Amino acid sequence: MRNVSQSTVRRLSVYVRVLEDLERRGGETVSSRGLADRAGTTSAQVRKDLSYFGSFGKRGLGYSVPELLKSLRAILGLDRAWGVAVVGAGRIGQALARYPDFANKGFDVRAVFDNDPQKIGQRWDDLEVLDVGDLPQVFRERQIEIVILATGAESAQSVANQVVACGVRAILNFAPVKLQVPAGVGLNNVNMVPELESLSFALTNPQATARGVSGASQEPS
Amino acid sequence: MRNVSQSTVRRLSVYVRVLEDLERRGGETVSSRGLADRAGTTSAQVRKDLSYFGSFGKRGLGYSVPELLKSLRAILGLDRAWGVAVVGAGRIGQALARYPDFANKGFDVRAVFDNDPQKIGQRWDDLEVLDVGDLPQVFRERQIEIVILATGAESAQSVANQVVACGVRAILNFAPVKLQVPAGVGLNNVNMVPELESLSFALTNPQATARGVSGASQEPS
DNA sequence: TGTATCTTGTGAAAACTTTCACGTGAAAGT
DNA sequence: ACTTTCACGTGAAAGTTTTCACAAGATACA
Repeated sequence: MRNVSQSTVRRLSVYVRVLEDLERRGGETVSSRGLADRAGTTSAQVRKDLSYFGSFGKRGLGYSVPELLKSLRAILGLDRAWGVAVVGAGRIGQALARYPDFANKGFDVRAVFDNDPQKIGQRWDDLEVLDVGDLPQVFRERQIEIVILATGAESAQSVANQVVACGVRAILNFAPVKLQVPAGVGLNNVNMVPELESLSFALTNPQATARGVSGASQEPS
Repeated sequence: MRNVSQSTVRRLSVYVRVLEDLERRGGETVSSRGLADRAGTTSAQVRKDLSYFGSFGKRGLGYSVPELLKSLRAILGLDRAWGVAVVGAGRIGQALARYPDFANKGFDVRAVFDNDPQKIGQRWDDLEVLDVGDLPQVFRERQIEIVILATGAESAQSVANQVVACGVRAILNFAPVKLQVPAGVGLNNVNMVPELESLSFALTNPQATARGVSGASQEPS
């Protein structure tokens, strides 16, 4: 299972979403084409993506929705719960900590931290904002495996160092800085300003933009 | 200037950030290497990216920081202000509407909408939450060109249709759905669950993950 | 059993992106 | 003026991802 690209992994995520939807509707089987149309890609892409991990379909028939769903969940590690902590209790941190979809998908936000005495002690739903100084202890106690970093740009790198020192090997970074992390630590960045800037580019240069942008499935019938 | 890839555009964004930083520090010139190191890419990549848009450097010397900054801002359309509206006044909508970096970068959030009577009328800083029914009128009055969509999954597509009908040609979508928009409308998606899922994949399959993830510049000295 | 139809899984081709490597122009110092 | 050094811009090469196209397995039905 070597060499799976980020884009493939991201698409697997989408397939899971689509399959969940199909299952809810009572769908038994689905073809690569059916999956592709709903996921906004092509049937060949679906089959290629799946082929990195094995053979899941039946020729002539397609894929069993519940079986494929189970396999993909196992591949993505979604057949278990993950301990998540949010560091930074500003508006973004708060929105993320209380984002209902995370819990639904098995990402349990078990702690929120800040260094602002004004914020420490605030209660949100059943979460309390904790002092970032208590981070190592709380991480151990609550088995934190993934950190969502929502601090300002200034503190992001130092918080990252701290959480890596605590043994965390996956960071989702919302702070607008390029973090340096040791090899073996997974890092994903969500940058909102570049997203807007890429839209600004598209608006400014319509001729350079006819690609990748829109969301419709391009497969011919 | 045909055929500029999304990745190139995203990197231009980063270069702008780096150049702003250099300018603040009083840097006069910078080499492709200097830019690359700070942006987390390679010097060849920097030069190739810039070459799609023209020649900005002096051989043997590098790039003039203020000049390159000016050129890149013009290319990305950052030499002007954009009218932005946020639709969806939940926690995420609120965090985005009040995100200070947007205003700093020329993305003026001029309106926030919701359909919940409880929320309509709330004041945040100098923004008031407006009724989504007033959207067409307000869009015209306040010259909205970019929409940040932060509604639930259910309403996202119908809001998208509405804002497109109002003439908006750029949407930044935070709702967890694949939106369908007509060709010519720019659409960028920010999906937080897939980001976490890709980290979950990395934690679950360490052997398939040694790529793309970490942030250090790889250029040899 | 045979035929027709369906759709997977996968090598090969095409398309796209990144990296390499070098010709070239510009500056600086002797 | 000449030489040396520097670093850009850019074709060509290498690497990666997506698309194509088809052999082959599975089902259905006569």
